[in-house]
Amino acid sequence: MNNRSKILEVALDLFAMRGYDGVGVQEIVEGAGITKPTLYHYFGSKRGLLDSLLQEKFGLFNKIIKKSALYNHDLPLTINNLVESYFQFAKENSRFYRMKLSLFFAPPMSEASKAVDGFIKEQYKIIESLFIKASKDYGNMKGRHRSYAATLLGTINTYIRLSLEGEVDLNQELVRRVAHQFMHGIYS
Amino acid sequence: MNNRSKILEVALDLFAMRGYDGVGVQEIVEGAGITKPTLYHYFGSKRGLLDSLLQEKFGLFNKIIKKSALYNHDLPLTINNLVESYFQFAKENSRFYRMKLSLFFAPPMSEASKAVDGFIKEQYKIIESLFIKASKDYGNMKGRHRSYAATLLGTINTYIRLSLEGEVDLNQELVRRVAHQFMHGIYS
DNA sequence: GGAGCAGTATACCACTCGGTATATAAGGTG
DNA sequence: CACCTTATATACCGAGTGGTATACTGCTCC
Repeated sequence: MNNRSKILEVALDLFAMRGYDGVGVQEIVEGAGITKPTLYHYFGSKRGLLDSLLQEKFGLFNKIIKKSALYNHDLPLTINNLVESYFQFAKENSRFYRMKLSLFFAPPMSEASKAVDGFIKEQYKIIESLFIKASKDYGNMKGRHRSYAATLLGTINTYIRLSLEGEVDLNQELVRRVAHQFMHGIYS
Repeated sequence: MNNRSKILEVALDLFAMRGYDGVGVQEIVEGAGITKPTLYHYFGSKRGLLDSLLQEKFGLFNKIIKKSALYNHDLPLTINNLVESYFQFAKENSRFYRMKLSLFFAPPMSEASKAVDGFIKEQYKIIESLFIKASKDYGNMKGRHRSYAATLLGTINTYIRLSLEGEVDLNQELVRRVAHQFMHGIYS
């Protein structure tokens, strides 16, 4: 593995476990077996390193989500696919998802929060646009797209967090349950 | 206000907005209009300051939650009361709840996560014990207490976060909806 | 009135922080 | 070969970190 990838790898590990502010540049370069000028050569700054890390991971992630959220005039099925994609991605990228969760809930003025804000908003837009399209078939959704997107994402994150703690297994049955529970929430 | 309270006040503000790791001791004492030895006189260390802050706030918080979670053989009603208490507390202590959320999702090996861990576990136990008691009346809950507690708390936190972003209002109608949605989740 | 103690400030500590000036080595290109 | 670019290391920077040694003040209690 080249040095750039190695740095990203080590940074993800450390940020996920101890947080962006809790990890120093020195520790990252030691973990990667290189020196600081190498890191600054590739990423320019600590923040630049975080940005590159988020760019690479969210690039793939949001592409997957976008594909799953394509509306096919069957909302329950689309929700099911969406939940499944989230669970699948979280299973395959558990360290990244751990970091994503802590960044999502990071204090609003923290450096880390600013870095992740755009990517999170992108995910919101993807899910919102699903509900906007669906509202042509399902009439009773007026003005609630944002809140639907937020609660769906909230529910998904709750279960992914539980799985990171080893409390649940993100299997097909859970996908079905989460999707069903969410759809029921809309109609109640 | 005495200096001790002033320090706690300023620390809560700063930690909630920029995170424990993102705020230096110097900044806290400047905000409180005192000097470092005063802070170290009262709290011994930066971590001691965080511990005292959490102790004071969670002391009150968990007492309220414990009272609301007393089981009266009517689970839907108890859930309703519990959700209402969380919402009420979050409304009256929005800065603290903002900090609580970021600490709850803080990376597992971070200093802040260690500090909050015990208090969060206490909340979990309160809610778990509610479901354990209820399971004598409602048979189909075997072994799921932990997962019920986690998903209820997860749903509550999702809506409180939305309210902190100004997206929803934590009113009685929302309390009812959240409680209903959760109960439906149990029986599905 | 003197002793002791809580509370506070000045001035400092060693260390770590993010970041950089400079040099060197390797590899491709004219 | 000379030259440029990329990639890397040594050694350093000023500023900020959490934390403290010391001294002074004012209050309480014998």
